[in-house]
Amino acid sequence: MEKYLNILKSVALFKGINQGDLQSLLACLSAKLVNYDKGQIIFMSGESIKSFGIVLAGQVQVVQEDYYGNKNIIANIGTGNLFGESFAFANIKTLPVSVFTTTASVLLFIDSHRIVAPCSKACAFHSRLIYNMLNIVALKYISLTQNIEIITKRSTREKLLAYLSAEAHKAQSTRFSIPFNRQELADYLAVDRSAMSAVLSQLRDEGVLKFNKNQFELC
Amino acid sequence: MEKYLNILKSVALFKGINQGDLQSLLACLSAKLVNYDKGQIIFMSGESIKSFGIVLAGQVQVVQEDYYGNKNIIANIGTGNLFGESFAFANIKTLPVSVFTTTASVLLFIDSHRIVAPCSKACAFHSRLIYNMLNIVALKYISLTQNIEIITKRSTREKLLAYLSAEAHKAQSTRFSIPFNRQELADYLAVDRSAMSAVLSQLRDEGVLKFNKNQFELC
DNA sequence: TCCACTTTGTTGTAAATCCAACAGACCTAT
DNA sequence: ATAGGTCTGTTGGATTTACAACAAAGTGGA
Repeated sequence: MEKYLNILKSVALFKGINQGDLQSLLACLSAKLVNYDKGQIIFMSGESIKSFGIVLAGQVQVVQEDYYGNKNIIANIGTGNLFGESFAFANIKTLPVSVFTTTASVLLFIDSHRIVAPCSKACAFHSRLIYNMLNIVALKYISLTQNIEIITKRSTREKLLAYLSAEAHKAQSTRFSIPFNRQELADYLAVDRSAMSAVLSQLRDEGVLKFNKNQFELC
Repeated sequence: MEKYLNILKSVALFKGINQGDLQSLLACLSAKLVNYDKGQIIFMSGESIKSFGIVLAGQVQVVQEDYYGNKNIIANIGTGNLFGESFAFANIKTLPVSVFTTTASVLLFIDSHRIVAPCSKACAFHSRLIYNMLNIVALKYISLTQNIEIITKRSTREKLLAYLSAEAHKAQSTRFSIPFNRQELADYLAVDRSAMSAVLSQLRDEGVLKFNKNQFELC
């Protein structure tokens, strides 16, 4: 656990908590560290979920999948970020999404009721943890509305431009890399991969953008 | 305020709070009751937001609108439900959506920092309020993922069937009414209204469903 | 290195969507 | 009752997308 302290102290859930208290707090929360290989399933849609995770290393994806394998990527979770917390705190019976690793990852799991239920040692932290969690879930909600803003564009071209502009804005540069390969990007934008590839090439030919693998540049 | 007590006691935010304490709690939170006509703007995208609302009567819509008037309906909020809370608790500078009434409405506004900040009278309630709020925002997040599940269907036909099935499920009946007119439904599904109308007629001709105005029946 | 596998781009065709324009039905207010 | 406005369904043509099939490039393991 010690080697991840630097990441842990930057996790939004622990904002406002003294760094020195972190170790004992984590012990008190019964936080569990687990290593995963690439492509492993963490949560499976349909199961019930009582804990959430924090990515200490690697990357995980939250995806929706319907009866006939139509996949949609809800979120891409990188180092220092949480996943599953909205589902855990909504007290729902069956998970509507699946979560899996896209790279080898180190994940920290915490039972959601440990956050809520006061305990002998960490009581002082609980109200702060719950407030932080509220903040995190609210931000995730907003992030989803921004997903929707992109997905609801009427054409593949507009979707691509909206997404790439948002990524450029995030990276604060016209050059940036995206966390998706082509198929994943198509799933994210809810379009056909080959059709999207054609539109990408068209945009390249028009001089609007350049790309190489997952490196993009808006011109 | 008294005439809305029946609704207030069913509001998820006040779950677990003694009905008799509700009046004083609301006073303590400086809750403000406001009447609105149909079609009035409550929150405008771009402004900063510090309070959230509760619908005591009527209905409001949360919409996204881009540069060229392409509208997308994020959520439809009916009696007893909250709006704006995710944006208020995310502490963001500018609101990415607008909120307006679709019918004459009675709304209750509460400052978000009043929920968080303890006060002399209602202290005992705050931790419960924050926990309830976390639960509400988490549920809204899930509701958005279900929106996305519908929106990301590849064809208008699939979107309609997914949406109408979900509504039928909610109503626990094959007959149900929807809170949208045709243009709003098209905005919600992110498709062209006239094209959607054509698909609806096609489904009717195939005997899959019947409809009259906003009354639908799945066959 | 070589082979199998994955990823990406390309192309052609069929199908679906957008868009604009319009007509009839339906309000609503005078 | 009527006139103006809104809502809904219909249609046709231009555009876009999905789908399938394939080739080229890249990747990883034996």
